Amino acid sequence: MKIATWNVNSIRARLPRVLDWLEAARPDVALLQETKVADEQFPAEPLEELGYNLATVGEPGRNGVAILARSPIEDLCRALPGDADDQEARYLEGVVNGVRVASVYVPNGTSLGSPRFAFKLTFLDRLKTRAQKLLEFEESLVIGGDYNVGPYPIDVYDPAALDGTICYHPEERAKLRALLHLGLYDAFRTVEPGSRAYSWWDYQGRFFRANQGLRIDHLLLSPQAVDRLETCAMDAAERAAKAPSDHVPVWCTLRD
DNA sequence: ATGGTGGCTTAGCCA
Repeated sequence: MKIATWNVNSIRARLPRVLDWLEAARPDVALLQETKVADEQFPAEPLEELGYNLATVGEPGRNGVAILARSPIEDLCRALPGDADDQEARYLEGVVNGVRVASVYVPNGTSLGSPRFAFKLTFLDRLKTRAQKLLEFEESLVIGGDYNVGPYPIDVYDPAALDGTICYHPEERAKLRALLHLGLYDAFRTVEPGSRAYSWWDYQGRFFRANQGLRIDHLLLSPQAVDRLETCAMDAAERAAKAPSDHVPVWCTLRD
């Protein structure tokens, strides 16, 4: 079973890239973020024609998450619990072929000390509470998404220079590690303990040309899913495509 | 030298 996560930065702007990639990569499940579209505007038809079932949580013009799956998507949870005031479309959970999956778009945080940064830290706390509950089921669980945090020095292009900046601030790194301390496993780091690989590069051209990126898109697995983990990789070639997202797909395969 | 990229809500804002 192949499960991918990809921040597409607008499903409408990225539709040709997404369709090409789905046809080539053929994931069983694709967890998308930043679809940037209301549910009734989501371009469902071309995706359904490729054989995917869809679940979406969107809003006009920003945020937005989706699950695409070849099998039916059951037991949906359409918001991250813990904050009744949070109406942003950043969390969608379902069960596909007995595997519980979630598509998560963690807030970027905008700038240190801002209300948006506080929202990011609180969101990560809420995600920890949700993950703790899901781990109690003792089943295969994959929480994939754009976490907007590089967890360790190896995950960013210049850890000394970036230390304390957005997506690599000690407070947010600690929040992401708190998820790992629950007993979730970072699929990429489990398979590739020493590899330097990035999932995001700033749109400004010099960053990708110099391979100055961050590994901020993650697949976090329960022990039952890690037991089935075969491979995990990034499709970095997507970043070199014409009109790319600033993120690339990250995918893993689980044994049946 | 304060730019530089992209998407959306088409004018700044967010990323």
